[in-house]
Amino acid sequence: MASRTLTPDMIVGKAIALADAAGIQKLSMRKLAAALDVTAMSLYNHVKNKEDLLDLMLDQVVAEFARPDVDGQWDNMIRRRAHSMRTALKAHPWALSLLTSRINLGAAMFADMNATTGCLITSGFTYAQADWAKNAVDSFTYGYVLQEMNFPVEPDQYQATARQFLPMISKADYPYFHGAAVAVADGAYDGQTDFDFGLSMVLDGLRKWQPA
Amino acid sequence: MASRTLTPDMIVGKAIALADAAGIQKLSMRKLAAALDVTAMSLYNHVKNKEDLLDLMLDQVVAEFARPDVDGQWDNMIRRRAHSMRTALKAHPWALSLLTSRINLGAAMFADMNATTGCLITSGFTYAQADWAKNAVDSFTYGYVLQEMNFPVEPDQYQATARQFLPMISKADYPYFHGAAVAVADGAYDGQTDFDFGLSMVLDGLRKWQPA
DNA sequence: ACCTGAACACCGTTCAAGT
DNA sequence: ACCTGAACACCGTTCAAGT
Repeated sequence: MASRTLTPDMIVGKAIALADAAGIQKLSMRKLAAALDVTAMSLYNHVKNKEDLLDLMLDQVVAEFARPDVDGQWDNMIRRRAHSMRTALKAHPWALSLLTSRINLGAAMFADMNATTGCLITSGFTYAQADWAKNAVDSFTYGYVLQEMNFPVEPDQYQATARQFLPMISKADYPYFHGAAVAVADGAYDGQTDFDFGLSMVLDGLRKWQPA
Repeated sequence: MASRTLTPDMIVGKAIALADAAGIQKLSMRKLAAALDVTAMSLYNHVKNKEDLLDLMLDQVVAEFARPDVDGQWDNMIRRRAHSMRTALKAHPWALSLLTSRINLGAAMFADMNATTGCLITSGFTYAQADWAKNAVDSFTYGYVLQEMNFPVEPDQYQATARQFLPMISKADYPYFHGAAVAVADGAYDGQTDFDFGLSMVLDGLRKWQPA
């Protein structure tokens, strides 16, 4: 009954839309097919299996990472890439756990790896240093987003959440945890600023190795 | 037919053992029950549902984190905790993605949060600074382990993996990615050393804020 | 109080059959 | 070449029934 023929792009695009809207757990081959006005089995003509589909979805997210210019100022390039990674990973909350659990061999991942490494190499880092530098920045970025996503998206909701959980934290048993929750409830914590501060710290550390 | 009565601890313990051995995807209520010589439904007398079970499993992993002494030297304590986190998360490879996707309210998480915050507070950090410092260290640690787990566990297998993937990376299209893979294949990268280097970088950054 | 069998509403994937 | 219906081997969870 499909008026147009299915393509992998259509399938991956719809899968991303569904996962963004309802979460990756709600994404089944059957529901995805139904959303495309097709039966589950016809998907297998365009995609090897669900694992393959997840790989394609993930690479689409990696394509949203801002690719460093190989000849650009390395710290600006790495900072711009890190901020765009945070944006992309928050726009597709399911993507980070895919990154956890599979080795991505997609075209976007290859291009990102090449551009990021290249930018560091042309700035005077050795391959070992570039490998380690990318690892440190990615570690911080992934881990920051990982934690950030356990809390409400909007900063103004951070406070409300802290206030909500406050009664569950015994002041007698956990005085410092309680104090921390009070601090968050009072608005001492601003997610946006902190990401760039932590990132700057890592970049400062890397700069010690950069020869020129 | 169960000779001993089931307890939540038995269920959680067996669930962790199964997940460690075969991966979290293979863990079903039915298989877990079978491993305990019981039917799936009897588990629900001791555990609310699978979500509840996952929460209990996760808190057990958090219990393996080395709790800072509130009166200890903050940087040594944070470093010791970070290394133990890495060890625990690698011992239970399924745990990190649970940490991604749920707010943990278990007893171990409360104790860890209280001890870590307390250690920083008694060292002169403000609540806001302590919150941010814990966030930065956790971000780096989670993210580092996240990436590390996509590769073979033993450092000597890093090289073999790089050699294996090398033919798939076009030298013409991705010169820097290719070069990086060659560097790894040549053994320029040592995971163990790098974790502590990156961690030291974050701790150095935090030290600027520490008053005394 | 705890365990169970049967049932319900789902999964991913195969296969032979259609066009 | 692409789509499909039926089937297979699974899921998590409810419920009424047993002890």
